[in-house]
Amino acid sequence: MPVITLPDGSHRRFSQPVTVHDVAADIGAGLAKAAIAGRVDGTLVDTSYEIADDAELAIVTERDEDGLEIIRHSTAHLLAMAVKDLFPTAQVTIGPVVDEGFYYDFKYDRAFTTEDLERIEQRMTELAKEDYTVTRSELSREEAVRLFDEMGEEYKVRIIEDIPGDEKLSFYRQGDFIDLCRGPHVPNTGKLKAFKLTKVAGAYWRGDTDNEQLQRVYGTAWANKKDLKAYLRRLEEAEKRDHRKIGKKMNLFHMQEEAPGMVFWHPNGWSLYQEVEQYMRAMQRKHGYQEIRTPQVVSRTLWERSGHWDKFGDDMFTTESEKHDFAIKPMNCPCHIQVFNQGLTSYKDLPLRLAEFGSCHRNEASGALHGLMRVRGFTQDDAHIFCEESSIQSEVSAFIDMLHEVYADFGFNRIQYKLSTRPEKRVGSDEIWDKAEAALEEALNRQGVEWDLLPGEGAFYGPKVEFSLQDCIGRVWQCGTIQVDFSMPGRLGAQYVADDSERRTPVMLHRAVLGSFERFIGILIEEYEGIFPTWLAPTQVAVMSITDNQRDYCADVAKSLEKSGFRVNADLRNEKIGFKIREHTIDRVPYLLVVGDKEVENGTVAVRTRKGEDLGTLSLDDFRRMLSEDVARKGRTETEN
RNA sequence: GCUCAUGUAGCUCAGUCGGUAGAGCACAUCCUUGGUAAGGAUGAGGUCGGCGGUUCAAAUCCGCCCAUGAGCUCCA
Repeated sequence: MPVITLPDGSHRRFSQPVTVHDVAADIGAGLAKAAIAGRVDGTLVDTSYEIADDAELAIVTERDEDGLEIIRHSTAHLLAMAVKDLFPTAQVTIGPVVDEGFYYDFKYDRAFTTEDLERIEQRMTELAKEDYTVTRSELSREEAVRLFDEMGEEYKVRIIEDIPGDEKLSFYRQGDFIDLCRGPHVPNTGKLKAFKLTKVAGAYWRGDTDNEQLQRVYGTAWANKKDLKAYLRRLEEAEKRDHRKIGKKMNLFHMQEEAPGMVFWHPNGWSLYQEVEQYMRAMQRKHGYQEIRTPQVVSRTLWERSGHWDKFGDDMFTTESEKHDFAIKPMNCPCHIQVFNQGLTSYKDLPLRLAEFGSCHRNEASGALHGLMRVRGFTQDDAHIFCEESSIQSEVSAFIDMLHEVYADFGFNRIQYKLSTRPEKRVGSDEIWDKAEAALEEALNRQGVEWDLLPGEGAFYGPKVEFSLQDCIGRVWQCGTIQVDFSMPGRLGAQYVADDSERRTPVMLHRAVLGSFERFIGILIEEYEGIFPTWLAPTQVAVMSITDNQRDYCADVAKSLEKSGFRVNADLRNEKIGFKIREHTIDRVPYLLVVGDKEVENGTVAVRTRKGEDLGTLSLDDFRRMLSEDVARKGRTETEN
């Protein structure tokens, strides 16, 4: 006689065990039809799940987050069913749900082509329309192994063999297709209405490069066609913002095969880069950092002492001179310690904050390279803070303050915080880890921000906080980080004289706000879609003559603005004004000044924005004032244009 | 690094069955001096990513290499 408690607190009494579907039907026919699964006492189950005792039950529909996951999972099964149907010799392996979709890995003797993908998707649509009932069953291990052995599904057998203990194994059948799965699944394939296969790619069995390669088919699935369309639109939006495309169009930078993973910055891109660098330079000075510069090519012996040669060796570019091995630095910290080690440092000099726009090179795997986002040669806004243990918390707090200021200036207000704590393999006593983790935690809490804890994710040398920002289309980019290091200062002999005149090893904090300039600029390009706020725009003002009559006046206006520190382009070409406006609009120049005889006569400029707004005719000084204000605003507010 | 795909003019791309390449934009010259997103004419520009092979003949077919893209792996 189960009593079912629904999420609204109401009770329903039944005289015999009931399924989730029964309860849904008891509530209403519409709900019964919409039911995808149930949540019984917090556990997701199929609609066919039988409830014998009193329980809390929520009916899961496509409107639930969980419902959507189940739809995706079931769509992965539908994909496997279609593949087995079209390619009977393919073997199924695993098919999990991922962000916004799912994939299924198959073993097949050749790669799937895009044409195959279309056929598979077509078949999936047909199979979904057949509206097969999805039924759950349980088998013992032996039965299950025998079943898949007979079917020739070696991978499934291996999966079963790896499932620990003798828990019952559950299976889902739809038509002729049967798959090992924990579930739950939709009650029938007709529930799968909005899906699309997106790509094929190689993947390894169990994600291990030493294992055989499988064919991974990616797809996306949604509750309805409208959501699917919205998702595909979002993909298009992201593609439109692709920094590689915009970088080429706006002539910001290029890369070429003679220097894979390295950037050739063009004047426009370098202007943007410099604006960011000079901004960071001023910001760091304001926050008590001292800027330094250290060598790029450093002897192997230092990398051996720092431990990089062992741990990072494959990723370093090396070179040799007079029988001596050198490496191009992959990070700046060992060099910064060399600076620290010069002379004798007193506790009174701590915290010592050494900053460098450090040019680093790492020999990343060729397949990992991606535009500006993943390069082999890059520059970090790096700094190392040498301090006593007792300053960790205040230094981290001060760092987060600076980071907030910087991100706000770039227009990023949604930030995610992650604290990674001690991993199994680590250096330093538990006592010191306790203190450092507590200091980081306290610093985060004092900021009043919400943060996630990642236990065991810290580096071997210390805990860390990572800062990710969310861009305007919801993507998350990890940029900032602050890491406590108990190891390297000791390894490289850093010492200071404490107040009791004993020599001690300082704690070192590695920290970066932007991460790398290359990547951060890539993020900026995508965030703004190339429509940079005025302070960053490579060209801030275009002064355009209507006829040759205004040449001198235009040149004077441009010169005057340049003198005030703005980036100006005087366009005196023999072209129609409409043509010039079109070009500079496409080039995303924030302000377009049109100058004809009228303006020359009155000493004014006609101001138009790249958004097509007409700001009317202003005196040059009024315009200059407006421009200054816009630049000073940085990315903090939506600019007018 | 692995799998698959891609690589043709500065850019975006077309090029059928193997018969030594084409468009639009950009560029150059000339005409046009035009008031808020493309004025007109003419012209120049490519040993088709590289090397090798098959063939009378290769952008096209085959092999190797390089780079790029997607995914995998990696990201101390």
